[in-house]
Amino acid sequence: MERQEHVELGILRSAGLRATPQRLAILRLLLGTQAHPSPETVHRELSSAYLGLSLNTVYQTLRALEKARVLRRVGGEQNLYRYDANAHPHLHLVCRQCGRVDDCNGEMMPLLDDLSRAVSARTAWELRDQDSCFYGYCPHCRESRELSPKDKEGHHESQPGQ
Amino acid sequence: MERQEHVELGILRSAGLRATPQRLAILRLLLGTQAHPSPETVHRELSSAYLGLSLNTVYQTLRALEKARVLRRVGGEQNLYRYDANAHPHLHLVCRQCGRVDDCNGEMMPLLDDLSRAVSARTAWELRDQDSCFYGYCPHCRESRELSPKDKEGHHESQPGQ
DNA sequence: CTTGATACAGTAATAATTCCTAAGTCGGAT
DNA sequence: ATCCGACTTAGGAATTATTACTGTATCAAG
Repeated sequence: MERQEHVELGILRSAGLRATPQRLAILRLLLGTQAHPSPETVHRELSSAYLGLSLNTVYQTLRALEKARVLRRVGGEQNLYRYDANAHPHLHLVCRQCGRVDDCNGEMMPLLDDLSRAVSARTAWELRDQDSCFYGYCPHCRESRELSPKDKEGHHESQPGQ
Repeated sequence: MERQEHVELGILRSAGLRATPQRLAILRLLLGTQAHPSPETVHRELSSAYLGLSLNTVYQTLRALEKARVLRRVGGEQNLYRYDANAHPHLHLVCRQCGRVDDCNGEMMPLLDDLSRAVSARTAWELRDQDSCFYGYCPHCRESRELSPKDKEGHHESQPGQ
């Protein structure tokens, strides 16, 4: 775990950022989760361990890490930021009902690369990054919807949990 | 132009929505632009023609049309809604500098379909929609950046000046 | 034309994010 | 090991985008 610490520290250092306990903790949380937490969630999760961690600090840190290309912002439910420490490009599956965001990697990546290359080749844009989201219903919500098809669309509920 | 009116009217009718002047105007604006206006922009553009058009009405109308699947919400700059009347799935190119959002259609679509099918086949998710965004710099901003490379992101030299 | 339902405008409220500033902390130089 | 300057943090206030509420106006079916 000493060794583990060094991972985050090295990331911060090579990003030209100071290594503070808050930043190490935030970075470790992001590196260690498959979920895509919002700033609010990060704050909630860490404020027990780091009493008095300011939500503002979370925002600033996430922004700094995003600018340093350590984290990426994902366009989940659109008026809530979601963060992702997975550096290489990948797809996101966003559940319309519970707000869950899954990564989708592996066999799909070559297809995504093809797409990216095709766009680069055919437009005058300088591409830097991507965020491909597929919206729908996660396995769990899908099932619950099939049992009680009360409403077909237009649900705006947000996440009950991560 | 009479004929044109009927297009929007028919869309509203078949969506089960009342045809009001405000809605017709909003819908016409969206159908007639390649840009991806925000609610604020829609309001600004129309409030000269429709004195007193309420921003609130714009929001309500856009939401209603989105629910009826006439419009789609695009994850542009992430804390601002952007709307798009292009019904079939397509890519979006989002400029990091000026916020411009372009559609990218045509030859790329088969690749996008492949991707979508691959995801459907390999996950238990029920996909409904997608919003694939590629972030970068539009031709114009790209040029201005090459002339004055004030900030070079992507290198660990970032001056945390803010 | 009447009438019931729905949309509108305006105001207030909410939620997420950013700004501001004093106090605190990091880390290179002494 | 200590100090100092620069960067960070915390906390609250301010800002921005969006939604809720409410009385009035308007639509469209009969």
